[in-house]
Amino acid sequence: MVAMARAATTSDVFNAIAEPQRRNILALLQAGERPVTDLAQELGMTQPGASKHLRVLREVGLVRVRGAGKQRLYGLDARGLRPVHEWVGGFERFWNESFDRLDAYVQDLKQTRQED
Amino acid sequence: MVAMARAATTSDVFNAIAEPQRRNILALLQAGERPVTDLAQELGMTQPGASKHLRVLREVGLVRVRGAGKQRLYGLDARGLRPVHEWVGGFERFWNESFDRLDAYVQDLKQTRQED
DNA sequence: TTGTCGCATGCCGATATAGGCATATGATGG
DNA sequence: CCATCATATGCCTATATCGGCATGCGACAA
Repeated sequence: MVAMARAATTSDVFNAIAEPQRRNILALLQAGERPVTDLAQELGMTQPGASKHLRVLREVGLVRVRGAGKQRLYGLDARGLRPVHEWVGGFERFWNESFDRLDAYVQDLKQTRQED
Repeated sequence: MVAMARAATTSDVFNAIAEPQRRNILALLQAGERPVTDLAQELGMTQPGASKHLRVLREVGLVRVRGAGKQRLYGLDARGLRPVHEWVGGFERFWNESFDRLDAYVQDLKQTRQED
């Protein structure tokens, strides 16, 4: 291995939720457990496609499976999202402050130009 | 275009923060503006490497640049993280509930085994 | 104008996906 | 044991990175 293209999505929740379809799956699962085919149809993707995304979600622990007769019901296990929420939350005070800083920045530009 | 490998990191904040190094950069910028070289050194990456990550962050709007003499100071613009925080926050009630569900799930397994 | 400093880009190699398809697996009901 | 339904995998193609290196470029000071 000489060069890595990207951290394996398989071991990183941030990467797992970087995929829109996977976020959609998680969102759907908020309503309760669902079989693969159901999810696939609802999200307009093929069954294999859904299975693959579900696998990624399972490997990072955001989803868990349970056999129910012939089907396999996928359920949400949101605990893994907590660290993400906390990391992003660490920036909370900045996205209010950012406005001000940007304003200050713009003011600075104007000022600078007038000084020319 | 017949098959896409992945959504362009360039237009998606979720993808932008899926990169550990980029998260580190954002974290460092919480302390204030910094020139590229500074960030690169502090994070143990090459200058070109830092520039590239900063470019991605700039393109999704998480970072902004300001010329300061010979240097270019990069500053945080966390506003783009708000949507992420909100999306993840939508699962907040689930990561408490998840415990219970998992418990129920485990109980179910035990029960099932004993029934054999 | 010229030499430097600080950054941004271009190019290359190795890889990790995302999807589509066909097919292997598993569990169930007869 | 067999046919069938529900899923999981394998394989292949087109891409999108990530990192390393060398190099282009713009701003500044002498």
